[in-house]
Amino acid sequence: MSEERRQAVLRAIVEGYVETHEPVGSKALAETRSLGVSSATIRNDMAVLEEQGLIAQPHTSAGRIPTDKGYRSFVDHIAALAIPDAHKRAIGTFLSDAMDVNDVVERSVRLLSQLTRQVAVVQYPSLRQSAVRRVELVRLGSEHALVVVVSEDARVDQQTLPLGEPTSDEAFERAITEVNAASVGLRGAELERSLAEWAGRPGQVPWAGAVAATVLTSSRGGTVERVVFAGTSNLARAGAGLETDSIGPVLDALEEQVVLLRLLHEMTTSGDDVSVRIGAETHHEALSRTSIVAAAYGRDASSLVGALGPTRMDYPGTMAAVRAVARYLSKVVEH
Amino acid sequence: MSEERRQAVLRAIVEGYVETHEPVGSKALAETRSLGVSSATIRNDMAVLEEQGLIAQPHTSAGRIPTDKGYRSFVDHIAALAIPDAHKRAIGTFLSDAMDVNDVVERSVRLLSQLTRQVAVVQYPSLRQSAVRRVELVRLGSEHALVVVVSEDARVDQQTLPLGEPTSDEAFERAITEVNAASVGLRGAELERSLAEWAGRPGQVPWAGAVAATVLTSSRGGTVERVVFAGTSNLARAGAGLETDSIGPVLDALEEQVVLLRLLHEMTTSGDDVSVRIGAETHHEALSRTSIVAAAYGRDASSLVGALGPTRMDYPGTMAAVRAVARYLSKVVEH
DNA sequence: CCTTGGCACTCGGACAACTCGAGTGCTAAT
DNA sequence: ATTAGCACTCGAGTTGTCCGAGTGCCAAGG
Repeated sequence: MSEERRQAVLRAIVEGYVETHEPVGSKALAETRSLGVSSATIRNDMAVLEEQGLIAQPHTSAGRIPTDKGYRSFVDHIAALAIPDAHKRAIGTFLSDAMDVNDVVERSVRLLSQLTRQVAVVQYPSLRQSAVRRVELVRLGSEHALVVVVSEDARVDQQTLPLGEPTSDEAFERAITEVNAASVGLRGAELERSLAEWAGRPGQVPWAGAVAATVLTSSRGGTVERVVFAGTSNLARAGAGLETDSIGPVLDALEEQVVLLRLLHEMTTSGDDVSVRIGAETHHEALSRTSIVAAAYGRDASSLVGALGPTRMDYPGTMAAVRAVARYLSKVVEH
Repeated sequence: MSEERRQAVLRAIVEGYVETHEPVGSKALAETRSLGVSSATIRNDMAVLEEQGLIAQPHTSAGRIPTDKGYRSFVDHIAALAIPDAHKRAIGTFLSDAMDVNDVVERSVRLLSQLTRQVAVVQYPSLRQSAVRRVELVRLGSEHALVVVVSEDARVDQQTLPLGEPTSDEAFERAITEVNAASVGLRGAELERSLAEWAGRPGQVPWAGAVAATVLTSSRGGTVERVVFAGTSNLARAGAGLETDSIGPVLDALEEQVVLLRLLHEMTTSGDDVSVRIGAETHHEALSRTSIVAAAYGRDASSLVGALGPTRMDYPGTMAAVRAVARYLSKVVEH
């Protein structure tokens, strides 16, 4: 009754179920997997595993399938992740000739969805703070203006803001000149001080504070958090997908960026290691039949890549691919 | 044997089928729809309609369902489109307080997907040509540069380009000053001449031509064509959706922007009217079970909004909603 | 000539009965 | 602790039957 063998049995059940999508029985296990024991022994182990809540049987006279808890145990006991050479090469060639950040993210998410055959999710990297190169203000009608901030490391942020009250053309032009004088080439605390001084001048336009805030946010590393995904069709793929009626809610959750972002935020990872949420662990009704494998990348491991699929996914393979892409992204983002 | 009545029968079949998703029989038609004739007469008409290829029966002893050709005929005979007041109000309130173009497009696509309960598609508007306000160049590593163009009407375009050969900092800075001098405040032919003169100066940096081209394209109305969509979960909605195995390919087609763009391009519309592609008319395998309803909006009717759903969709309702949103967008885009 | 009521016929879907076999739990032997 | 054997369970698949919606055709009526 070695604890070790029971883990092996669990592993075999998970692997078998992922492969066939059908409950796996003791006999089949004893024959195909090379555990050196008979089906009866396996049955005994199964009884224990079931008592522990790691596996379950859908009907009385059917094989067993892993529970969420079972997958969790399986994942926690994975020793090493190996990524196929083909994948390794694919990552190199696919991502090497990307030009800008957009391009990198776009390619990554597509590649990852192909490698894992799941829905891939990539959060835009939060970039390091960098000096301001140019601030541009453009009138939008009489009540709004657009602020465009171009930073030294080639990020372009834009934001619309209300002017509050009509502003004369001269005041507007002067504001442009002044805010550039106050911010170009600066960053961090220095930039903050300079902008505060500018915005605080007597007789200053009323919206100067808002402009200053925008410039500062932009310099600090980008504004909005964005998430892109690809490979949604994998959800519907026959054989490997979910039940038909589950996929609608999942698509909704994906389109609802907020949900996705919150979920990713919750997945704090230790080191560069891969983090996994299984089924109900996502704390989200629509995703209760799906799992998410995610890994952090970039400076301070502040952004995330991930793959989302049915709980019955190929965890080792997915984890390996996600980790590989995350590592590659880290390299690229840090130039 | 009036031709007119046969159209009425076809209409009744389409409406009935859209409503119930089940083949409709002559008896049911005679009873529920108020055509003033008996089931036998309807059967005769049905025989003719079937001969014309407008309807078909899935099994020998089942009711009839419309063919693509039948839907086409139905759509071509729609007289007037009425939009519910509730929808009208929704459009007003939902879209009125949008701030910039992104926001408008984003809101539109969500709203349309809700109104139609289909997948909504919105192509970014191609804006009118406008004067350049500022050009900024930013180095990316030693081999690339980012060109940012801000135009008078608050559009921001960016594009990465290869430098070709190393450029000194002084040459780079001078290029920035000069290209701004050559383009700020100009547009159209004037801008083109001015940029050509700048790029053609003896001893000019080798990438000046590329920068000039980027600036010009941007001024002429934006660079890339982009399409956004929302409401993909409607594809999976039980009861109103497609068969399970069709939805994967459709999701793929949607993610493949190129496919979508080509399709939209093909849908040249006459006037501000709504254009419909039914089933195989999309000329696209993956979409052979879906229909697209689209309408042009914006200057020169150059951009498109649309809704995509199963061929068995509510055409009049969808067409009305799409047209209403297109009209509203036209108003907004033209300020 | 078109419409209508009537009628024989078809055929898919639903239901019930039945079989088959994979899978289980338990017990006794090694 | 492991294994072989055995009785038992129960879902899936099969067959057969029945029912009714729906059809096509024909003959009668306006």
